[in-house]
Amino acid sequence: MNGSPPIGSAFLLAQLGAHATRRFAERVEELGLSPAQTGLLRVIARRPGESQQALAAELGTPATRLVALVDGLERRGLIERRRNPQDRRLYAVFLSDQGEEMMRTLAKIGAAHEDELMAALSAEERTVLRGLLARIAAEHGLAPGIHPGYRG
Amino acid sequence: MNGSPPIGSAFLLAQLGAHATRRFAERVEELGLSPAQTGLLRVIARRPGESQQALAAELGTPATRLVALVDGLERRGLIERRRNPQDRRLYAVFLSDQGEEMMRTLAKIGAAHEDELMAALSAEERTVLRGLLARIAAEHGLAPGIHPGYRG
DNA sequence: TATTGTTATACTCTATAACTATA
DNA sequence: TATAGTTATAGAGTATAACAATA
Repeated sequence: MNGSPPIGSAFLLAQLGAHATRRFAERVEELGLSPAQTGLLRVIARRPGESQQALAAELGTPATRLVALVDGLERRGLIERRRNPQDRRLYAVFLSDQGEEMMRTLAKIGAAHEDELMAALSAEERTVLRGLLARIAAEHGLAPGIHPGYRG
Repeated sequence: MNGSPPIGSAFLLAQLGAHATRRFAERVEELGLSPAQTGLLRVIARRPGESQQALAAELGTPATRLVALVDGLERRGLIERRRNPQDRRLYAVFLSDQGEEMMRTLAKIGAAHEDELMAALSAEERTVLRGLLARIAAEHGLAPGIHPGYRG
């Protein structure tokens, strides 16, 4: 007999989520990127030319934190800040050619990451799991592709 | 047509894991506890009387961090340090009566947390999900009940 | 006067290393 | 000399608030 209570899905999600995050961080660190930077890169790729305020609002993060993230990506040559001539307070943020190339690399890394994490499951089981997780995420109002870690 | 790549299970796990962790932290904060403290409490309940070194090893955390966690639990009156008479360098750590009571409260909170998180799924679907997650966790060598967040 | 972006400051968390007491 | 536990210190990451430029 085992006196411990059964481990629930909530704990398993927290445990596996932390594990997945850590492994992903290790992978992108080899590219000199943090997970937060890769998430921002994805948002910029999806909606090029947005202001930093708009990006901060979309990620749900304070503007001050976004500045640091954009600084890092700009130093790496992955994005460009362009002044908006109509309203010179705003920057419009775009991916550079290097940034586009990095997005392709990140897609490959993401696929490898997914494969490694799901190694225990068959193709059918992976489909079932993805469906269940997506429904839970939707029910809790989690925006697709936006990690809650940006929120303070 | 949607040009974005489909969101994989790895990202969903990271996203939902962070969400689950945040919600749990909010719940236990009302008891004056951090998630890390509740995890330590569980380990102490399962194996009473261990030394702090043994506890640190089991959680995979530096001894220096464990001291702070134990200090907090002792200040709250939830655990007791007792000197080992045979080797007076060691402490043996036990739950107090208040600590036992807190474990019962935490069990209730955990059940409510699980219910809230899994609200979108039927009982059968929850069983399927838990089975898939447990297999993934086992395949990656994650110890049952030990959150990777203790590891630096 | 309001808004965009930035910088300055403080706070929290964690790890590394130095210290004490026992063995 | 080695080990259990503790304290001191420093570093990373983040948020709050003050600031400069533009509207």
